Amino acid sequence: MPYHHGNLRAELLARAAQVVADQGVEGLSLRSLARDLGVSHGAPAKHFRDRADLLAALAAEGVAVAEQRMAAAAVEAGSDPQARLAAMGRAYVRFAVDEPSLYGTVNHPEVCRVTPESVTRLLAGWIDAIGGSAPSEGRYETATFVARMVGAAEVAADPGWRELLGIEDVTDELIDALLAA
Amino acid sequence: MPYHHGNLRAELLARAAQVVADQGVEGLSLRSLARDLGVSHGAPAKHFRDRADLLAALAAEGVAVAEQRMAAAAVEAGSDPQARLAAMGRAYVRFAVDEPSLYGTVNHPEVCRVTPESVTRLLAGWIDAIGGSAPSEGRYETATFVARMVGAAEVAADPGWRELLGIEDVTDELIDALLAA
DNA sequence: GCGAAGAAGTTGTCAATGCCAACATCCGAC
DNA sequence: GTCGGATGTTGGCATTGACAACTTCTTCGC
Repeated sequence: MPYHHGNLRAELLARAAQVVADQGVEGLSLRSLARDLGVSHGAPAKHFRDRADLLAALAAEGVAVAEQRMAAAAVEAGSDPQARLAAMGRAYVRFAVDEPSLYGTVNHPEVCRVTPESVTRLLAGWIDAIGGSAPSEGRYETATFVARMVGAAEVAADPGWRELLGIEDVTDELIDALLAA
Repeated sequence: MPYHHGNLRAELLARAAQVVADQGVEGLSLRSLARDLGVSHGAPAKHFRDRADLLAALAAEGVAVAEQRMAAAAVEAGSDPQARLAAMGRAYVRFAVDEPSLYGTVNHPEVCRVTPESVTRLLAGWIDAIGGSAPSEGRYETATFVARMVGAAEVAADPGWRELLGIEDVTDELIDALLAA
């Protein structure tokens, strides 16, 4: 057993994602994480200042994934601003559905309080897209768009809502319906 | 100093609401609550089985308040089903904005995992309203409606979003824009 | 009145956790 | 080589949730 783990930071994040996936953010503990990886309880501190710092890193991963998906969708959608915007919205909802753990972490109140800039980064992409797209018809255009996005993702990502609403499998048709203006 | 506090359960809930309001759900601790109220650390256990039980009670309060507001709004809106539904939507968003602490508790992941039925109760009111109102135009009518509601409340209740979107004061006009079909 | 039963509160304890400090080991630059 | 920083370990402390045993008060039947 080598003294240096060699890849601890990455494995901490990976294991943390697993734990969050099936126990939620609240079930995450630095010490149990260390146990899972077979290192001492003080080891994680060398890579993450504290629990909040680890969660922030996990959230940053989530944001990066979301950004990546949205950017890819935008590229694929071509040059029409309206089409790009719609594609980004779909990509965001898909991200929420496909990676509920990451999505849940990014949007977790405990995490948002510490790093509110995460969401800001995501929004920046939308704002850009909106800014370059439609002339503002009402004063609340941006807010309305964001609300649609947030609501669609929240409902589509939550198994409880899905069961309640009878939308077990999230089709493109459903997403479009949720996002439809 | 009387041995029996006399009103401990209610005061625990009240103080808990305060703490949640300015420290979030994560900042809530049974022991500090007991200290705040001048009782021993074991006292809360006589009224709430554990921390989750207290949070569930707090969430139940929140759901009750929301239901009450929505019901009142529905009554005031008269008999037209469409108008009643719209009024309930507005009332829900107003609830989220006026009582961010209760709203946040009801929708907190930690709480939702334990008592998913809270949201179900709220939805029941909407479903009723919807069921009695419009003929279904698409297969996802209910889901779309719920997504709008959830998104509007989420955005309107979050100071971070509000600042980002430049919608500091939540007017009726804004709410209608967020909910507009 | 009174005595028992139960509700409400207290005290003590235990394991888990987050965080910190002191120490050990390994690696790379010079 | 050796020295310093990065990485890991160990020990310790305070806080917390949960539990058990005990005390005090209230209530209700008689």
